[in-house]
Amino acid sequence: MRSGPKTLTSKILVAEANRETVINVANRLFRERGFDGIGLKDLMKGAGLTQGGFYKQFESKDDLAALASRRAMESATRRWFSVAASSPDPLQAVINLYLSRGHRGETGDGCPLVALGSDAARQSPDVRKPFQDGIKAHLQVLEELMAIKDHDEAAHKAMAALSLMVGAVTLSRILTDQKLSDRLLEAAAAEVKRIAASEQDD
Amino acid sequence: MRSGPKTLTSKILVAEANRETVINVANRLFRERGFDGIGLKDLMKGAGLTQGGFYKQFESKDDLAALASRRAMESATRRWFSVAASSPDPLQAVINLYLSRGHRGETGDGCPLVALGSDAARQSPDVRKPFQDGIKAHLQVLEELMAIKDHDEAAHKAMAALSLMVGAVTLSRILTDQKLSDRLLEAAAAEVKRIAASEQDD
DNA sequence: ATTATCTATAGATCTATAGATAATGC
DNA sequence: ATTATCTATAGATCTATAGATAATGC
Repeated sequence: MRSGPKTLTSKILVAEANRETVINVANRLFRERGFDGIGLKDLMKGAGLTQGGFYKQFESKDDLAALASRRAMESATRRWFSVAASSPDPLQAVINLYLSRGHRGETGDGCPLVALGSDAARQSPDVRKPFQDGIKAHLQVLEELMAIKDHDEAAHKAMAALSLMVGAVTLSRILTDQKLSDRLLEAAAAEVKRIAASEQDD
Repeated sequence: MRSGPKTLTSKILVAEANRETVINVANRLFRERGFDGIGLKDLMKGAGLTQGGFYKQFESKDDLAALASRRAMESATRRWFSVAASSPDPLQAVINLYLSRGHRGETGDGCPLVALGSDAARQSPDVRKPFQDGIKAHLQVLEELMAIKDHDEAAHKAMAALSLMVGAVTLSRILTDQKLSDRLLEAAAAEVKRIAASEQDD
């Protein structure tokens, strides 16, 4: 579907690579510092560029926020898929990945819903959309892991499990009392397993 | 413990009232727009003052953020206490308050953990402390509402319940798909009740 | 000739400070 | 005389734009 002339490839390839780099840098820095916590100058510097070129690549900071959020959510979904697919106990594998001290410390590379959840709720629809799509994708992964036949019931369980997981890591990052933070992650892990295992409801 | 001379009372009272107003305005505006989303000029204007007086009242913006966060968390805890105390079904009352469409829409007056959770994780220890204290207070309220004798077990259940509740409202605010957002709140409410009612564990 | 990226800058806003003003209490 | 609050400003940073530069392809 590339409709441009073949003659400009090399230049275009560099430009595309730069654009990718900027999105990837933003992907990390937005999670580390929040959408309002990092300026375009530092974002571009992180990609080895100057701020002047930004608006030839992106419409606005909001545009970049939406692109970076989409990439972050898609990468997070892929990670869930891959750890679940490569383990004999997929739910335990996702729990080990997500409700871990490692994930708690990975602010720049961890789940965007944790790193930017309350920020995301204040953003424009364009930025919230990729988060919503990512939430739906995460729910689908979790739904598969619920030990429940009924589809509606499994969907409900998945929503509760995702809320619990996102909330637990968010709270664990706020707490400076590390023992409490650890116990909270453990309690959440145990409860996610109970939710997934539970049969009866209503 | 007021050690100052009685003679300056009226002036001091006005100053104290202004200080309170600024903290209350900040309390609301930080939740609505995030710590980085509102400047001191607009904060002071919201209290009917000019920005110049700010530093005679507060050490820094961070100082105000800590004070406003403490006030917000304490107010949220009090609300839980009071709805629980005044209802024959305290857990249901807290759930009705928290996992509701009303709370989802109340960004400026709702739970600070939802409005500022991911922001809080990036703040200084001085700002995170009031959040931590508030989390502990919320956990104590929930612990009382768990249908479990064993203290450790009730504490675990409370941590899972709080994580689930905070996560659910956070996700529900991100979602633009209102039907999904509603179902998520309902699923969370049902699961909190199951967590509180569950007997066996481990 | 085209175009990605650069330097430079506009204009607004940010946190923080300095010193003027005005209101109260002696 | 004291002091809360004001106006004014410093100096840094923010998003966004304009026009120069340099590298590639014709």
